Amino acid sequence: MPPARSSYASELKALAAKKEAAAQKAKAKQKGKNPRPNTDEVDGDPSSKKRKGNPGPATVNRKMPDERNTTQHAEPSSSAGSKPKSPANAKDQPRPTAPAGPSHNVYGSERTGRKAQEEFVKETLSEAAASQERRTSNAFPGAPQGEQGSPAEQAEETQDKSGFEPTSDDHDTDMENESSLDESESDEEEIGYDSAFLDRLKKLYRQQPTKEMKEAILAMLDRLCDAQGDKNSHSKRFNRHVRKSQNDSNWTQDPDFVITDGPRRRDHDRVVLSGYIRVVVDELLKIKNTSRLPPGPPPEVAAPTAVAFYIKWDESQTSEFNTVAARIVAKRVLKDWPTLFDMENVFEMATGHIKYLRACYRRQTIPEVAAKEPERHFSVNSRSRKHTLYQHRLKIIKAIPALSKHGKLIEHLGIDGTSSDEETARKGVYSVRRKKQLSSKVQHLKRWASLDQAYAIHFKGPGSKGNQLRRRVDAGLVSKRRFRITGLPKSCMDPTWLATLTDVQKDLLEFNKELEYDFSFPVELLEIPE
DNA sequence: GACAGCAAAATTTACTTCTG
DNA sequence: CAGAAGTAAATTTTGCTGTC
Repeated sequence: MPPARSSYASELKALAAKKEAAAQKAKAKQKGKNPRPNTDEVDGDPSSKKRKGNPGPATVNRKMPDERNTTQHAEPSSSAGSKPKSPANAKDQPRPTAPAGPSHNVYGSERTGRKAQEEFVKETLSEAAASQERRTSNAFPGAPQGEQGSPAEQAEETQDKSGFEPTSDDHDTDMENESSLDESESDEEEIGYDSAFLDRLKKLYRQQPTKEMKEAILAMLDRLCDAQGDKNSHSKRFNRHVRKSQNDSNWTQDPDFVITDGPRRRDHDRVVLSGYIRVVVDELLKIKNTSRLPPGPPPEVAAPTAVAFYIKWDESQTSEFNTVAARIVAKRVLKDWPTLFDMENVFEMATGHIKYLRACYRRQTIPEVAAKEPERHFSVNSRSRKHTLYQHRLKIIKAIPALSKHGKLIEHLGIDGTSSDEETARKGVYSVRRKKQLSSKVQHLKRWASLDQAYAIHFKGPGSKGNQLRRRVDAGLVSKRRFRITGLPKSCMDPTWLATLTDVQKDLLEFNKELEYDFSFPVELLEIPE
């Protein structure tokens, strides 16, 4: 499917039906232009790339608000009208091969069928869950049967040749009506909890199909309501993500722990708002994309105005000049959308965006700043590897009930407790930077004999698609980063390191003294299936 | 201002499925 | 059956926002 065009514009259109112009503009802007250097000139040939006519140079795209989360799963909306449902087979096929008792698939060992079985069980349960929920009229999957689909579609049909326009517009308008918006939103919210709960349900299902299962579903709904309520109540601090639970140095090792951590979506309204701020700034500055920012104001300009709009790149975003600029932007946003936002937020966010643009400008024009880029890339890459590693661990724990008891610890350790790595001389091999503060048992649990291993076996075994896992080796590297995770069980800490701490230092780390951590790990999980 | 985090696009890889 | 085409996952890259 088409990488979405600037749909924040269309989102806004949806929110109030004026402002054609801006939407148009945003659309127009999306077309074509400057591809990334390497992609294109190097090899004329790689037309071979299957990525269907990807319109898009990444550089231009601005991210858009809603959108399906993570990656693919194109199926729901796009397929709606136009093409013969391709998705069908992907989902349906596996069925025949897979009798699939709930547990079977996970331990599954099965070559190709494994994933499919897992899918199947998940779906089955989710269907069960759905049927108990009120969402009878679920517009999403079945979509087509609704009324409006066709007329709009036909109307659009005419410009079909332009490729993706119709479908995604369709999609947008779809979003327009309240109910479907809600729907999709809760869908998104659900994802994280969803799979955790479904996995939990899978387990309960085996033990006691009816009663507890129902309770779990209620809990899930509660949770969603809470999330919803929260969101409405504090309109200001929308989206703070507290990764570490503050005052729980007294946790216990729950054998049925349910993982809830994971990326949190940003507040939808804010995302839309910031999208519009970008539109306005780009328009005022008359720029096409941020990789070619215009110079600052000529000396005689005392302050920016809406017609002669500038940002002083060499001044902080809070300088007088740039404050005026932010104010102009904010006023414009409020003029266009008087009812949706308030000055305080908009101004703050406009300032934030100016701050960001300043950073871009400096990178583009100041050699010393540009020179730091490789270092920055190095660290963001490393960081993102940490994230995927952490995700892997959460995923395997979610997938296998017997590992639930380690969920809390892993979640508690969080991203910061995930050791980073560094590419070695050999390409594709990374050496781990161990955290000296953690007991070797923890390292062991996480890596060599356990979670990562289980992940490799159960998700990346023979027949698995996708890139293979990178190889991580222990070359004796030790992390130098400050250790700031509090509330860990003493039994998880490295004794020799502990011995070096003063009492006050120990106080600061608020160890969980009670818990004698049980590191046991079901060895069956490490047997290579088959 | 530095750095963490989220999100999407692009790239790479290894598989499956379709097609000639 | 080979090879093209499609698909999924891991990773990198880019663009932005948020927090300390």
